[in-house]
Amino acid sequence: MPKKDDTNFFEQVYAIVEQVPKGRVTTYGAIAKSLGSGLSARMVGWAMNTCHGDPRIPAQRVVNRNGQLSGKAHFGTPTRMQELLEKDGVAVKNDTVQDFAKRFWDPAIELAL
DNA sequence: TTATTGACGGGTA
DNA sequence: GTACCCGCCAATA
Repeated sequence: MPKKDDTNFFEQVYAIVEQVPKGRVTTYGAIAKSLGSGLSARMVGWAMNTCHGDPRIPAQRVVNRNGQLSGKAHFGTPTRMQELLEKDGVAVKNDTVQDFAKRFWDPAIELAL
């Protein structure tokens, strides 16, 4: 039998990112922390990097702790990520999410409710 | 096999 | 606010 696996970790990340409500954003660290294993945010970034082929993943809603669109360069165009966020109702300026603290959506809390 | 890189985070100076 | 360092795990060369 083929090893399905697919790094269960990545699926965990995808599951959370898909659950991010529109108009909200989360951070790599928050996702890693919600996985609760002391995973490194880098792995979350790696998971997103492998997300190519899964257009269902709203990666634009995932930013770093700085609220910066760190992964915008991985979209089709360097402005694609900002466009998507603004379309979701998230104000973005200078590749940075405005009111990030208010837009912040913590899976470790929201999913726990 | 080892070394380097990577969509990061947190702490310290 | 800015700069620098360490940690963390996986993939690639």
